[in-house]
Amino acid sequence: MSKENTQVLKQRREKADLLADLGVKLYNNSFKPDNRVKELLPKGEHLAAETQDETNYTYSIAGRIMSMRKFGKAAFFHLTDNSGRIQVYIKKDLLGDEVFATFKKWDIGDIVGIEGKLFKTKMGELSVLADKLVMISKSLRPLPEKFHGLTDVETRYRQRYVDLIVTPESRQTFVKRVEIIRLIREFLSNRGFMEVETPMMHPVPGGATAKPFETHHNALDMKLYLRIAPELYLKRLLVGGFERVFEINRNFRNEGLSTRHNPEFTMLEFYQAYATYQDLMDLTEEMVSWLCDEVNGTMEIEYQEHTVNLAPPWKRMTMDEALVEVGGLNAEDLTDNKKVMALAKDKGIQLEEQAGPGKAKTELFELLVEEKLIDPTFITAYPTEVSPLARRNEDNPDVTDRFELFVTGRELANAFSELNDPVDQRQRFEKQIAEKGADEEIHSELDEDFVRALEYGMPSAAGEGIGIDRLVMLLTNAPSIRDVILFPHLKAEVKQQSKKKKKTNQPKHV
RNA sequence: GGGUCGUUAACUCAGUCGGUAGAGUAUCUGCCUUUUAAGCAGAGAGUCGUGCGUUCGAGUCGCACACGACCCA
Repeated sequence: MSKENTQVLKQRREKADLLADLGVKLYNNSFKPDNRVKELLPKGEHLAAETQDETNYTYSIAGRIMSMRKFGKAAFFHLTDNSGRIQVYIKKDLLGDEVFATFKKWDIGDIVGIEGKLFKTKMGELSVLADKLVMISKSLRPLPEKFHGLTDVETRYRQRYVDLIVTPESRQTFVKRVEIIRLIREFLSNRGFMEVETPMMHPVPGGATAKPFETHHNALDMKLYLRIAPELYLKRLLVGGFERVFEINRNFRNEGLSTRHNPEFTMLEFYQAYATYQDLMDLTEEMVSWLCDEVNGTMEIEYQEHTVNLAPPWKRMTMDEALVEVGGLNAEDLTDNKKVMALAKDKGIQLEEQAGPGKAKTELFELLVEEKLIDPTFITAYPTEVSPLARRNEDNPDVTDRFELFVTGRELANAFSELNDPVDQRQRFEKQIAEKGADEEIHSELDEDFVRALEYGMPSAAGEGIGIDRLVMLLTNAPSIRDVILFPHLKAEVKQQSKKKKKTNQPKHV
């Protein structure tokens, strides 16, 4: 692209060459900073403006030059490292003519090492008066403009490294993401859960209804699928006697992209033997509200146009109750299967031929209720028809002991008391396969080994999945999933071909 | 898949009625030893996303395509 040969880039390369000719190492790995910027800040806090640090201690720091104000025989620049930002003051009389001459070729964006002493400027800003300068890595590309920063979202996603350099909010989001995941591990391991790693490549994709990515193992000459969910493997571990397990890792779904969907996304799934979905509601409430408080210092947060209160207890209602209370439907109509089907048709919902009232209710719920659930709400009693892996309710076999958690109108978690009857499980799998419908891309094959595992006996248990990306979006007020994934998937970057290149691409035998 | 908006210098953006490209930052040169969106003086930098069309003439109008954002399914 033309962008690769601009004047600015040429000048930077020329300057780098010039520095090299002057004997400056452009990529130097011998400078080891003893200090981080954050440590320096309290050391000079007490200083008055225009005074030197009386200890006269020499600090050494390293980082990237983010701004520069050069004078004839002096200069100020701001240097940032992973911990913070501090001003550096350069004086020719301290450094000598030669060093100062090479410094003149330094640019915003260069990564440098500094040794010097603390002082405060006239304006009272804590700064380092440099007595040693080291080039650590010469930058050959200019950074985005200092005032507006990088606003083009496409560039922010495609070149996340630039975004991270110049957008502190973006850095902060990813720091929070890491912290959230660390806290989840802490929370679960404090409750006796064991973190495990199950296969990401499955011979039979299961645990969810979604289109999988396919791949091929050459040596074994077999088809494999990137997992759409870890569920069936984690349950095998319950069979094996690990009573509390969890996994935080990627799932892959070969479907559309949106502000809420990335083809690979991070899921927390956990399973607890001898627990029910009721227990998991308590646990979820406790965990998510605690996470929010730890990360944001409050349980009441802003998410886009909403204010959300995550302080427990959270609302709990059945799907039928929600359809009546929030969706405005008539309670009596919901007890009549024919009326439910008619209602769905009425609202313009198109159902597949084999779909029953359970599917119709779920669709009505998505249409009429979901987006109205702003504060956290557990919806329980999901129809058995749409819950192939959940345990039936003992009093009403049409519904399952399952909940989904909604916050800001979005699904955040899905959990249920697990089905552990191998006969019922086999029948439900078979029914699911028979009813799979027209969608060829949804893989449907009975996972025989999973049923075999259940036949050995799986303890009663409850399990849950929480979408980590969506949780991070909520807790960092991010409008798009791409804002919480470091390298989100985008279409391939278009390389604009020059006319010359196009010609060489012509077949040679013409 | 459908609709709306966007794509102009490295970055952030102007560009009137169709008449041949502008600003700020960044860069380069000169001056400048407490600046902080430093300042002053000067300079260079653009296949206007791609292609086709209309026109004497297209950044601007039309069509197609690409990429992105948002909304809808």
